[in-house]
Amino acid sequence: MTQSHIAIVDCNNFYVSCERVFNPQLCNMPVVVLSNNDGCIIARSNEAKALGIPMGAPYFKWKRMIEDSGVAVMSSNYALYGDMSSRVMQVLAAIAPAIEIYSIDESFLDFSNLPDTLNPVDLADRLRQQVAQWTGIPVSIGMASSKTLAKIANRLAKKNPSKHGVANLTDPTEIATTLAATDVEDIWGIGRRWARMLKACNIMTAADFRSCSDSWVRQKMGVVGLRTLHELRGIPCVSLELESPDKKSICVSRSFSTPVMEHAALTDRLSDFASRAAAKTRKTGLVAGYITVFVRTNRFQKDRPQYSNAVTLTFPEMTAHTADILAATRQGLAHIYRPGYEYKKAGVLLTNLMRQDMTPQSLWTHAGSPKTLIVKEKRNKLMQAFDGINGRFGHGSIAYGIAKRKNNWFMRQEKVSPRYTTRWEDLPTV
DNA sequence: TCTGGGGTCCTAGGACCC
DNA sequence: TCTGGGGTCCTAGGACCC
Repeated sequence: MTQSHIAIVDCNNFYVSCERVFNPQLCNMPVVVLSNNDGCIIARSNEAKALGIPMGAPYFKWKRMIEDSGVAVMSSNYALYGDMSSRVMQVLAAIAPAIEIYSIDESFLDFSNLPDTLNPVDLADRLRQQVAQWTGIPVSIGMASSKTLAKIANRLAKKNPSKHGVANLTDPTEIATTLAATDVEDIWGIGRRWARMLKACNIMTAADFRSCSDSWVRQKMGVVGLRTLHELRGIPCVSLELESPDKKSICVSRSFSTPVMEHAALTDRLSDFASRAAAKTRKTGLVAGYITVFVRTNRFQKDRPQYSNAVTLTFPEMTAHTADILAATRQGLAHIYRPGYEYKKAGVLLTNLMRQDMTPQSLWTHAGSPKTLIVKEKRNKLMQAFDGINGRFGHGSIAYGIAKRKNNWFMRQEKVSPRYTTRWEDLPTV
C-alpha cells in the first residue's frame, strides 16, 4: 500500500476575491462581505482581517469602525459566488487525479500514487497558476498524509509568505514545529466548545493535543475527537469522498429584516420558502417523506416575549411536488402559529429524502393502475415546465397562487454587486 | 433600528420487544 | 426490605463544518 497524500485547495477570502475579479478597485484595500439582510460579516479581505474585524460579527456593531477605516462593504451575491465556485472546481478537476468538492471554496485532491516524475509541490504550483489565470481567484494549497494535517498545511501556506501559497507537510520535524505553533482551536474538527474544554485542561496547542492518550480523548470527545487525534498523528481516518452522497435534508429558512406578526404574512413567506425547497429537491432528483415547519422570535431581544416552535408532518406519499409541500407548510404553520409574537425567523425543512426512482408506492393509491400513472405523469410534467420557466427567468417568475401575493418584503441588500456571470444584462463590458 | 444560512455525524436516553 | 437482562429503533440535542 502506498502512503496516503492529500491536498486541500482553499480559495483565499473567497467571496471577497469573487467581488475583486469584477471590481479591481477593491484590490489592495480592506473589503468585507455581509450575510443575508446585511446582518453579519461573513468574509474579509486580508486588510480587513488586519484591522481586527472578526468573522461572523454583527455588521451594526462594526459599522462605525468600518466607515471610519474606509472598508469597502458588499452584500452577498450567491449567484456570483456559486458560479465562480464551479469554474474553479472545473479547473481543478481537469488537472488533478481525483477531487472531492468539500464546500463552495474548498476541494480535497488525491495526491497519492502520483508518478515519480511528478513532484506534488510542482503540481500544486501548476494548479494555483491555472486557477488564477482562468478564473482570477487566488488559492492556497496544503498537502499532508491526512485531511486534518493537510488543513494545517494549508494555514501554513496562507500565513507564511515564503511558501508562495503551497505547503507540503511531510517532514516529521516540520510537522512537530507547525503543530506546536497551531492553537488547539484552529484544528479542523475542534470547535469553540471543545477548545474551551481542552484549554481548561491545559492543552493549548495542536502538539499538546496530539500527545494526549487515546482513552482520555475517547472519553472526553467520543469517536469524533479520537479520529481527529489520529489524523493529527498522520493516520488518515477521514477518507476522500469522490462521489457526493445524496442529501439527507434540504432546508430553506430566512431571518426577516423586520419582524412579522400576522398569520397571513407568515404564510406568504413560508410559502415562498416551501416552493424554493420543493424546487431544490426536484433539482437533485429526490423526494421527501417528512416536512418540518419552524418559526421563532428574535432570540437576541431577551426583554421581548420569546416563542419558538416546530412541527413535523409526514407526507402520505413521498413527494417533491410544490402543491403538496405548500399544503403541508400551511397546515404545519396553522399548528404552531401563536398570535401576539414578533416572528424574526422561519423555515421549511424536508427530510427522509430518497431518490425518486427508489420510492416505495403507497398501498392506497394503487400505484400501478393506468389511471394513477397518468395523473402522476401529468403532475411531473407540470413541475418540469414550472422549473423550466423559473430556471430561465428566475425563482418566482411563475408560482402557485398561494405562494405569491405581493412580495413587498424584500431582503435588505444595500450593496449587492451585479450577477456578472449568470445574467446577460449584468455581463461586464470591456 | 441593526445579530446568516445550510448542512453532517454522534450519543444518550426512552420506548418497545422478547 | 423485593422489582432481569439484553437488544433494537427512534429522536432530540449537542458537537462540528463552511
